[in-house]
Amino acid sequence: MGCSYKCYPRSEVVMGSDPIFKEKIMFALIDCNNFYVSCERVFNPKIEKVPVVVLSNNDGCIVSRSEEAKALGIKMGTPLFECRDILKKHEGKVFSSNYSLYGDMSERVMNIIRSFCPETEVYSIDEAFVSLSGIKKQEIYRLMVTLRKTIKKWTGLPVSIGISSTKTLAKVAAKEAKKDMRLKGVKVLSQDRDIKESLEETRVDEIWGIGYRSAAKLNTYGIEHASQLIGKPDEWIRKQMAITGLRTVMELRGVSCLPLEEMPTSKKAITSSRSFGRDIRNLVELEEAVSSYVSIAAEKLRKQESLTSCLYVCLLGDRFKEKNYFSSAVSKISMPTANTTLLITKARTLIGEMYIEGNVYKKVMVMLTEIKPSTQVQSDLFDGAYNGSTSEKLMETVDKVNSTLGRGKLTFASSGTSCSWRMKRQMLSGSFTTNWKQLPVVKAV
DNA sequence: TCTGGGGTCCTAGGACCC
DNA sequence: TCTGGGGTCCTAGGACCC
Repeated sequence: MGCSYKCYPRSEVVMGSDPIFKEKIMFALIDCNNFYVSCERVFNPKIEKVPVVVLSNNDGCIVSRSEEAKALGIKMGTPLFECRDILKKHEGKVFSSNYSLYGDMSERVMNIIRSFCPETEVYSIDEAFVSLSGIKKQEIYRLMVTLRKTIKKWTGLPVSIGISSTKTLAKVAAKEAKKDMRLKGVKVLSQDRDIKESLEETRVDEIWGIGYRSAAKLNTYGIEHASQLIGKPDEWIRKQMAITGLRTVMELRGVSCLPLEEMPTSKKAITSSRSFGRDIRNLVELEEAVSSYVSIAAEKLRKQESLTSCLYVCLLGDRFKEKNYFSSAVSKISMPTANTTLLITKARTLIGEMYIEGNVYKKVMVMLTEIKPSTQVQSDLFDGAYNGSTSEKLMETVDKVNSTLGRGKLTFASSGTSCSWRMKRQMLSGSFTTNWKQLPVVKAV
């Protein structure tokens, strides 16, 4: 027993009447149920109890489903046109993605979680891991039930909470909390007997970190459930699933390998790409699109206080057509930059080189790589200096205006003004929480 | 007709060097 | 005929996540 706890601070072992040092660190995963759909329902009570789906960009695929929609057999990632009929038949409701709404709701949820558990890792827009170290075991369940109730009360969003000794097991627990109505949304997985039972019921493809390829491979060896996988020798797992797979298995065995990452790390690559709302044939529109995607990427780059020295642009045709084309080009930048104007100029040149008249284009992708923190880069004294220069001040101003008055208030002329190529969002709900003009109004009857 | 976007990490293999 | 060996760096591709 003893050896795995030797890393505990001495004070924790000596102090306190409750021998918490005998317990392993516990993690909780707080996971919002059907997040995008739930956000829509908060502001639209009429769509409670009916099938609801939310679409990906360009109104393409289904990315969030209500329980009623799942019950109709609608699968994650299905193109809308394939399930239009069934949705219509059951009077289902369809929404475009409303990221300003979801992003704001997410922030509210995360703030509540932080107020309960300061050691929080925001894992994605709808999930957070927290550390429960220092909290008495018998209090953990009660605290998490209160957290769940508070989130529901303050935001209107339902969440499921899974608790265990590793992140991967917490994921397993959260899945059960979601499935089993008797649990009231919170599942603790700490007794060996409970863990064993859960792993017997968890299929390998449901395990966090094991995708469909590895799952299929494991199936060919007769391994269907997590309980079978954890019994395999380490060397075998290492060989079949590499180091990441072994880590996952260790976590399932209760050995914590994935620490809580509280600080968001800065991105090593920033991508901005979008399919067009319609086919594009002419160069002018492509140039506008690429300019606008560069603006988005560069803004993200400045937000994390970094500079790039490599711009990658990719031009794509219709990937579902037989005659599908793809071209890409790279521009290395000798002096690392975060200057939108400079990046736009380079991107437009690349697009011009790749463009072929007569082709039908569907998508442009912009990627910034070789990213470094701006503090690490020495500015050139004579040429192209970015830090502290006029262009840096211009970028600062643009970012400030856009963050106070709303994204896209101030844009670069090269992005054009018509923007007829912009993605489709035909079923968009209001920006209920981020735009004063769209604030919901409660009328007294 | 209609089919998303944005990331990370790991590994194998080639180039190159001494 | 026999034809070193180890190290590093880079890149492409695979797998996974939400």
